[in-house]
This record gives sequence, structure tokens and C-alpha cells, in this order.
Amino acid sequence: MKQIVAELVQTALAGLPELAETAADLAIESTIERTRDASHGDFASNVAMRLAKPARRSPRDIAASIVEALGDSPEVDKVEIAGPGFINFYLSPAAFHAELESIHSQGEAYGRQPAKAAPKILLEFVSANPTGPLHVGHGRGAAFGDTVGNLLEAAGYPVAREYYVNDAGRQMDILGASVWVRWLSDHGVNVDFPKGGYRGDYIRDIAKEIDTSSLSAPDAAAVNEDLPANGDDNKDEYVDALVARAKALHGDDGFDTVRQQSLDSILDDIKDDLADFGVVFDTWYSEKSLTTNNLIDAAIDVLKERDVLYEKDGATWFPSTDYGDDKDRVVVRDNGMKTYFASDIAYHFDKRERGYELLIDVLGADHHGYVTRVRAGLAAMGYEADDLEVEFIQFVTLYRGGEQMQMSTRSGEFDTLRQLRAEVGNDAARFYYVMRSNDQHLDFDLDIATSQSNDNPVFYIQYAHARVASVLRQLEEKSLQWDAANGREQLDQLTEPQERSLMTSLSRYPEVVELAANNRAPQTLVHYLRDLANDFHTYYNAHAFLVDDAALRDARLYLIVATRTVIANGLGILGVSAPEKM
RNA sequence: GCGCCCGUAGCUCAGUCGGAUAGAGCACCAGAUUCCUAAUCUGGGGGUCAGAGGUUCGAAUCCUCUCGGGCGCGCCA
Repeated sequence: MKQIVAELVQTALAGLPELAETAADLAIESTIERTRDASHGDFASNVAMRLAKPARRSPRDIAASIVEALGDSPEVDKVEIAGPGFINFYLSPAAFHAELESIHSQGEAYGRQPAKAAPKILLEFVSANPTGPLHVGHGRGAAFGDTVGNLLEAAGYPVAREYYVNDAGRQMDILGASVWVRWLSDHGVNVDFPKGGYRGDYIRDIAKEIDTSSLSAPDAAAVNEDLPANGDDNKDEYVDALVARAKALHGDDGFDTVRQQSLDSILDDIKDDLADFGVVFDTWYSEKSLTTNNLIDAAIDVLKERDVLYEKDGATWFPSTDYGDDKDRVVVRDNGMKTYFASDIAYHFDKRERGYELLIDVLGADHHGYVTRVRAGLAAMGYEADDLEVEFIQFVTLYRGGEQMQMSTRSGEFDTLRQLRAEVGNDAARFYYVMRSNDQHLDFDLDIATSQSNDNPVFYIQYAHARVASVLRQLEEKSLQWDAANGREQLDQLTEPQERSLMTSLSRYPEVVELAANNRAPQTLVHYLRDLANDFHTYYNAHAFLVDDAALRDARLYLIVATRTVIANGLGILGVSAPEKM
């Protein structure tokens, strides 16, 4: 709808050569915005003010020229110059009626833009370490990432969702050792549980579930012999010794079967959990596969060919300070091990090599230190630093009974995403997670999210949807028919202020989706839906829909069914259900 | 110390590619239902947009500094 106004202004400017020249590099659409106050019309353009300085004319003078050059349009009733030089547009009822018709004809597609070929987007999110079940913090990343993906798709972009599985490195050994110790305990062999190990009950469950038929339980003396102290100061040493002991007693393959099955078990659990949450990934990208496929070496080779790496103190360094980083970073350690940074840049290099043009990472706020160096890596390997965009998720704090709850994976006292979903339901969970800007800390109050009351905004919106469905059921009970075609014909009957207000809100939807997608800001959509539901409830309370006058009734139903469609589409993007009945 | 994020109503937060009188929910106060679901609606009070400068027709929004809060600054993962 905004486009209508933009094109009018564009055409008017074309008829004013001296202004058109000044406005050449100004995107007209960016001067058009919705008015905050209905007394300013439906749309306003500040184009005259923007042109005032370069054109060396007063804003109101320019505005007058533009208004004069505007031709008559069936979509515009009135144009006014106001304030310091705003041009206010009052759209005609016909323009809104046409928009309602679009909602009806496009249905689920309303608000979605035609498919774009580029940029191809790779959206990486969650990527939680597979060392335990997802907790509530990961849930926020999941809901946010998935919703942003939905928004980008609605905006027409090709999006692939990817989960990076950190299945390599020491943490897998620690996981294996943690399960092994529980397994030993089940076989009557007592070993001090490592302080740096994973302590949750799920570790005990895994120890019971995995297939250990190839292993025989050693005796306690063999396991415990000469183990270092399990103190806070040397927990790494103790865990490492346990891993070495497990390998010594069961062989490398023996320990690996424990480690691998533990990983598989946790990963399966994560996949199930996310799928239940409505979050489905296109790819699960294994960190280990980077090594298996020699991608880390390949990335290092690219850097070597470009002659950016240097040697110092026996290690190989990447000069990320050349790209604005605090310090240079080691890529290969003096012991020959590649660093985590090396796999990070290899992974992101591979994303680009796979043909994705825009890489969006959704990360926890504690990872912001990595961005500069990974961008640097991309730039050094021949891509653009800006190819990688990172959205940070601030922490989630759970409250129950007004008290903050503690969360920590290692301590085993965390609250899992699964527990949260069971308690508040998927709809409330997804809604709450994206209700706040991702760069704001989120206080998640379980009492409010579970309350079926007017404190709970998700119900408010769903209720609006259900109310429309309810009206249609009532229609049937009264043995009345809704003639949609007649409704379309009779839209002139809709003259109440609440009707005008609702039509205005509906027509904003495509603009909101585009804005939310461009800003990666789901909360924009959340707030819009809340406003839309409010307009609907207000209308509902002010006027009856199932009136005797068939013409008016058909027209009103035409409007509220359009409302139902838009609410359903918006909730769909949020991954929240749109119930017919509540 | 350096870097990133944040500071808006009593509380929780929108609004920040600069736009007209800064908004919503909750809480508080006063009302609305013979009628499609009251999980709803209407009205009201409530603000030094952390503070101070600057940029300009115009600043919550951009720049600088100060104060306050969170996070990060490994040849860990």
C-alpha cells in the first residue's frame, strides 16, 4: 500500500525536472511512512524537508510544488501540507477495500513477497554443545533463529537453517568420561566423579542405555590406581587421567563406543526437542567432519597461499589485528594442534564455498568476542567481512514465584527447554522468547506465561483469531450464509471508525513483515499482532457482526475473515498456533 | 584497562536507516455484558527518554564525554 503513495510522489517529481534532479539519489519510498496520528492522514512524506537544503528552497514551498504536480488518483482522497513541510496523504476507502480483497485472494500468501534469487542465506542458530539437553537459554536462540528464518522466507529470501554440532575436541572426552564413571558405578566400581564432568541425571540415563556389551567392567583398583587428585585446581588433569585410564582399560575403540553413543543419544534428544518445538534444521553440520574432510587444512592452505600467516614461538598466527581485532590469533599451536579459531574460520569459509552469500549467526551474547576475528578470516580468504552478520541473544532469566532460578549445565541444576515447554506450552514459550528484542535481557516469568488470563499476551492474540472462528460458527447456528462476493461489493457499508482503524492495521501487515525481516526483529511482528488484535477486540465490542442487514453483515464478515487470515499468517511466522476455539 | 550490548512511566518493555503532541502491557482508579466467548472493551492519573555538551529546520534515535548495569578480552571449547 505504501507503494501506491511512493509511486504517486515519484511520478509527481518526474514532472518537476529541477526537483527530480536533486532527488535523484533519494529513495522515495524511504520518505514515506505511516502516520502515528490519524489526523495526519494515512501516510506522510518528508520528501520536501529532505530536499529543502540541496534544492535551496523552503520545505513548504517544495511540498506545494509536489502537491500541485500530483495527479488525481482513485486511491487518494486528499493531500495536505502540514507542519514544517510534511505531505499528508489520505487514502480512499477504495484503496483499503482493494487491500482487503488482496488478503482474501492471497490467503496464506498475503504478506509474503515473491521469491528472490539472492542473497542465499545460511542461518546458523542454536548450535549448543551436544553435552547435555538444551536449556532455556538455547530455547531463546531456537525461537529467535527460527522466527527470523520464517521472516526472511516471507520476505522472499532463500534460507537454509543449520546447526553446527561441536562434536570434536576435549568436551567429547569429558562427556565420555562422565558417562563412563556413571557406568562404572552401575557395575559396582566406585570412582570419584570428575569436578569438571557433566553432572546431570541424563548422564546416568545414558550410562544405562548405551550398548556396552563389548566392554567388561574393570575392578576398582585398576581404575583408581594413581589417579591425580580431583580438586578444583586440577580438574582438567583429573578428567584427562580418567580418559586415559578408560582408553587403557577398554582400548581406544572401547572408550570411543561410550563417547560416540553418548553423543548420539544427546544429539537425538536435541533433535527431538527442537522438532517438538517446531524448529527444523536443513543441515546438522559436524565439526568433526571439518577434520575428516580436511577443510581446516584447506582453509589454512588458502591463507598460506595468500601469504597472510606468520610463524612465531613455534605456532602459526593469523594477523587479525590487521582487520581490527585486539590481538593476533593462533591458528596452529606449537604442538601441531589446530585451534578452535582455525575450525571456526574453516567452517565459515566453507559456508561461503557452499554458495551461501549471506551468513547469519545467532549466538549467545557471551560470544561477541569472536565476530571480529571470524570476519577477518573471511576477508583474508577472499570474501567480505560483511558476508557474516551476527545476531546476539542476551541471557534469559527464569522467574518462578517472583524468585530468580539458577541455571547451569555443569552443576546439573539447569532447567531444560523441554521442562519449560511442558510447563508453559510451545505457543507461550515461542511467543515469550521473541517478544523482547534479542539484545535485551529476558525475564521469563513462568507464572505469567502459564496464566490463562489477560496478563498473557499470547492468549490475547489467539483469542482474536478464535473469536472470528466463533462468529462463523454462530453464523452457521443461525442458519445464515456468508456471501463473500457480496461482502466485497458492499464494503462501502463499513464506515465505522473501528472498521477504518482495523482496515488500516490490516494493510500494514506486509510492511511490518518486511521491516521485521530486514531488522531481524521478530518483536516488531509481535507488537503489530498485539495492536491488530486490540483493533479487532475493540471492533468486536463496539459492533455486532451478525446483523439482520445481509449487505452489512456480509461486508463485516469480509473484514473479520481478513483479520483472521492476517493473524493466522503472523502467528504462523512466529511458530505459534492459531486456534479455532479457546 | 580495552571492546561490544544496554539505560525510556511504579514494574516489564516497544519505539533508534533523525520527523509532527514519546507509546503498549501489567499495576492503580472509574466504568461497559437482555446482544457474536468479559481470556474482551472504554476512560483516567503516571515521563528530566541515565546526565552533560554537540550536529540541524527537527534528536529517545546520530557524534563526544561522564555515570550506572551486563558480557567478552586463552596456543580453552
